[in-house]
Amino acid sequence: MTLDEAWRILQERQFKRTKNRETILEFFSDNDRYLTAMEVRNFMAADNPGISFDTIYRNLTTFSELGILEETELNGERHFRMQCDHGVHHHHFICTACGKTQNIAHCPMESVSVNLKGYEVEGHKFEIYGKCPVCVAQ
Amino acid sequence: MTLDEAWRILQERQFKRTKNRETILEFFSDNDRYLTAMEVRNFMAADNPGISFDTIYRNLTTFSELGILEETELNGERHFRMQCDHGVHHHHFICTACGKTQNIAHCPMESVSVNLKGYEVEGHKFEIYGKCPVCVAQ
DNA sequence: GTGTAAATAGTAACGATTACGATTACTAGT
DNA sequence: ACTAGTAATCGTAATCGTTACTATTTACAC
Repeated sequence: MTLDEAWRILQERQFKRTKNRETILEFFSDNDRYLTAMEVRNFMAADNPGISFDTIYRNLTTFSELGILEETELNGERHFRMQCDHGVHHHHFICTACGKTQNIAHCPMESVSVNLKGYEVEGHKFEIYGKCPVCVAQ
Repeated sequence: MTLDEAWRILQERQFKRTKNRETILEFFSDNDRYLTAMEVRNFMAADNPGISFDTIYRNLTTFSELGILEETELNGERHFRMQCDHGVHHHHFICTACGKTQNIAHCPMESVSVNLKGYEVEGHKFEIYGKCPVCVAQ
């Protein structure tokens, strides 16, 4: 997901172009990994010390709902990253040290033929956790 | 995991047999599904209104570390259930309505040969969410 | 029974997230 | 460019789940 694509989506849905949204999207665009609301806040506080958590969470949630960001939960904390692969279904290896991800093409749902008759599947989660090569070396 | 097995593990590690622990383990033994700390509290409050969250979380964490309970995180909330399959590696379908689970024998890690060279894998999570047959019918 | 360490109650603190009323800023229409 | 109307924001407080603390009680070995 590029900045231009993100803004196009926002414009289509009549969201306004604000300084805060520009800052947030730039931050995600420049950091290709999972980030927390606190990391976003710290970045934004540089030129806007009074930034409100309300603003941050509201926008992160909006972006996530629009498919601009993708979201996961690590250690009870929401993490966000720029949507990758243009929405094509995929899974992630996630580095527990730096938040960087590596795409996993294989989706286990294809292999789950098992006894789920009568069950109504709503979603699934497959994530691998560990250290990326850069963090292993440190 | 039966109550007897749980108590054997606790005794081996010199944990004391207290009324609170008995109540907690009975509750999990009688409810074959994922439960929250709040559900445990509500159950215990029946005959012990002054039960402390400290006590509940401390014991749930202990039981989880000893492999008596297994644990997952749903919607930012810790959920616990009695260890099933005697610790053999498996995954779960989890009913988002009642917390009941269905074992999934297939582990996707076996199929992930892909580009994870140089990566240090620490763990993984594979869960399927939806409604179980009982909850579908309602 | 008694001593000792573990376990608990009661309550306060904590971090992440959400909610709120008052104010400000964006944008469409003139 | 000006203005109106609505969206977005600020500042702050409330909420939720969880953890931490100290004084007291309890389980269990002797």
